Amino acid sequence: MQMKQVKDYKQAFHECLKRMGLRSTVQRDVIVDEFFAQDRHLTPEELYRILRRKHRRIGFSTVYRTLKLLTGCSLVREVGTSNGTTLFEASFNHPHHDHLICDCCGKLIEFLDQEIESIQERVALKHQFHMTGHRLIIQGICRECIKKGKS
Amino acid sequence: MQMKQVKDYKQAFHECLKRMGLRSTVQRDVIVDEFFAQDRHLTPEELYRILRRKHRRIGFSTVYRTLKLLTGCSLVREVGTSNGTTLFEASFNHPHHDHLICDCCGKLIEFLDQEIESIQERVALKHQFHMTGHRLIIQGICRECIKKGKS
DNA sequence: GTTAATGCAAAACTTTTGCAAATTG
DNA sequence: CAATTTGCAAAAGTTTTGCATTAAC
Repeated sequence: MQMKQVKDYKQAFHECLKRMGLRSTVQRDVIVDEFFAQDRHLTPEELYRILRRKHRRIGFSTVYRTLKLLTGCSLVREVGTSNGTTLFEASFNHPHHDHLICDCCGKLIEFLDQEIESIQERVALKHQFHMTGHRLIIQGICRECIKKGKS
Repeated sequence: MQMKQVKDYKQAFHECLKRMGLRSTVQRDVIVDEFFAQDRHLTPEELYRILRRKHRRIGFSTVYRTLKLLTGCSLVREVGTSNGTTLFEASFNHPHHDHLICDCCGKLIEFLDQEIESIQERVALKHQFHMTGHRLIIQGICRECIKKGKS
């Protein structure tokens, strides 16, 4: 099962590169592998630090450039910004969802509410908008932080 | 009517400053006035450029510091980020709402859907989250851009 | 062998901060 | 007059870019 999944995102990436007339490189493979292995929200900086531990010769710019590529291939999406840096998450085999974010500890919880989804389409329709996507973030304090009385 | 409104946000600002033990200054007044006169979404840089045209002696840092203050006083809120810079909008006498944003021309349309609002509270409750706010942005192509075929 | 991609360092951004001078209450 | 706020310049961040070198097709 694990292998199937691994094969899939990589295959999709290589196909996308080929379609765009771009080349597959060692660095691009290493980056996409590490990103999908982590299986969580990452900033470019976190990803870079993880990569450096395992593969000495990787540049920050390559990480940025590859994340942009992956976004273009719809394998990765920008979730939002946290403390001025962009947060990315895998979107391949990871269907759309929204987020609860804890103002206190920064924890991110994913959720999907079908009603919200369909109301959004209705709103877009009403304004004669061709909806291409959306982003919903609910801010608040999570259960653990409430318990700890951290406000 | 116009005068009433003008008096209100300024009064609220001064009261908030006093409450926090902070001082009213010429610069803070100029900035809040200009922000509310514009009555639209602004980046710190746009606001600064507008201010500079009218009042030569204003520093960029003061604009940033005052925007932060105004946010703390709930007179202004952060709407999101556009091209790496923060977008602010007036929130005094400007109740909560969400946004449709055109990927093509950048136009921002405000909307409010009560159903979405209440479902969000339900979602927060389900995850035992104490919701303090939320942000919903629907991306897409607006009617005008569709017509112009700008895709 | 062409052409594209990399790593590095430097640049370009936005936002924050330290500090002497000015302004406020 | 004591304490806060300002403007400036410099720092601190993140992200992008220019360019010689390396790697892919």
